[in-house]
Amino acid sequence: MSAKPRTRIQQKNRDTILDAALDVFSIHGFRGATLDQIAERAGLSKPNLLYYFPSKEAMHQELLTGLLDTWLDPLRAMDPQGKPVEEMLGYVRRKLDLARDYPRESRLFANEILQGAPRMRGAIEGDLRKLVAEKAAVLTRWMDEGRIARVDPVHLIFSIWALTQHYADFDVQVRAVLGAGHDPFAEAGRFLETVFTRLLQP
Amino acid sequence: MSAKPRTRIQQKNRDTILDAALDVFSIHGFRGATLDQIAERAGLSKPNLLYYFPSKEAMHQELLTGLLDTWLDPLRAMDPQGKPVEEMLGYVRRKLDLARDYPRESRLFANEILQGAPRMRGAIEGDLRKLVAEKAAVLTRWMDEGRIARVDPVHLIFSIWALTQHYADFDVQVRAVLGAGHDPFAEAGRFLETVFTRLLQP
DNA sequence: GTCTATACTCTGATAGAC
DNA sequence: GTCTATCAGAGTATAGAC
Repeated sequence: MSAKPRTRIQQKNRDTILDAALDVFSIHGFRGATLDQIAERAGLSKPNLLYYFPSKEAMHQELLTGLLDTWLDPLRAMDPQGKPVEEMLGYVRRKLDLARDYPRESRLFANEILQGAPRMRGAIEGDLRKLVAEKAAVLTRWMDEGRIARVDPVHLIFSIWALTQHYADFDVQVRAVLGAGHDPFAEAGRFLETVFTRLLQP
Repeated sequence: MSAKPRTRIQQKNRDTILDAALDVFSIHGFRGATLDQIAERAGLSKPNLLYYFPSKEAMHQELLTGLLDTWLDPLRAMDPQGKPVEEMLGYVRRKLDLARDYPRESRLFANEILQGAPRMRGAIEGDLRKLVAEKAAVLTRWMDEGRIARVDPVHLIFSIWALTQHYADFDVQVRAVLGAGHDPFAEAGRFLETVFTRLLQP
């Protein structure tokens, strides 16, 4: 769905630029980021950036496009026909893996929401809300059938987001508190499995 | 501990400026915020801002100073002599109240950490880490005594931070997903009480 | 396609009148 | 104490040579 790539070199440069832009936007947010920083990380001149993208805004938009989809894939993958506790633990696992493997994307998203979601409001009130309602209905059914413990299903989903994204977004704090010799994501995996197993056991 | 206030008017203007600065910094982060925005919200001219504070940096610093202390007070208040489950639920309650009553401060903090904590690293590696270690020891003792369920004590504290701050930092998303007619913090209070009661019950 | 040079705007900060 | 005027530098974006 992205703009027409022509040559292989063009595509490569676009990717290089987007990667550098993700570095900078994810740390400083849209307003705090500068083209100079992005150009430096990409190893290209500033005008050259603007040969590939019409504006700073366009780079940011391209990064946001599709981000929400990627972010929601783990939730989409939750199978209404599966075993409830397993499905939930699987969702937590996939969401944590995403936070571990794509921390910059997680922070880009966090920045966008912190700023009031000026560029994602529509998607959040639309796709996101709809998917959550759909999965919350599945959770409610499982609770009615006594297959998982009863608890507010929407806030249950919020809690998974909060607990997994925390390890990406607050990585600096997590590592500072843990100190050296720790693997935050490995420990988080074990901890969250315990939490949700105890919480959901009927 | 803040700079010498002289007249009552001076103190009032300083407070007005800091309040406006908190509005802007908490949304856009340090780099993304501008003095123009702060001046407009404060109803003062830009040079007048700089009569009260030597620089933009100084305003930001003043807001950060003491923020960590406020943020950690609920954890400090956890009593090693109290009843374990009650103490933990009390901590969650106080932390959630803080997120509800001071969402801008929560977002200011989130922005700072997201950006790699360039202005708070020392405090995080010092005071914060020390306090967490101290309280984790208390939690470990309670687990050894069989008074709360065994779980990684540091990640347990992380989980309280993540779950409470989420409602302030991702407020826009939470409200968009819940839709109208909800009180996110009231619902969160009930949900988190359930979560931590089930998790910690020995 | 990529660069140098540059136009033009925004931003933090200062000078100086009142 | 507060304002208008203004500066210097940074910022996004464009023009035009190669």
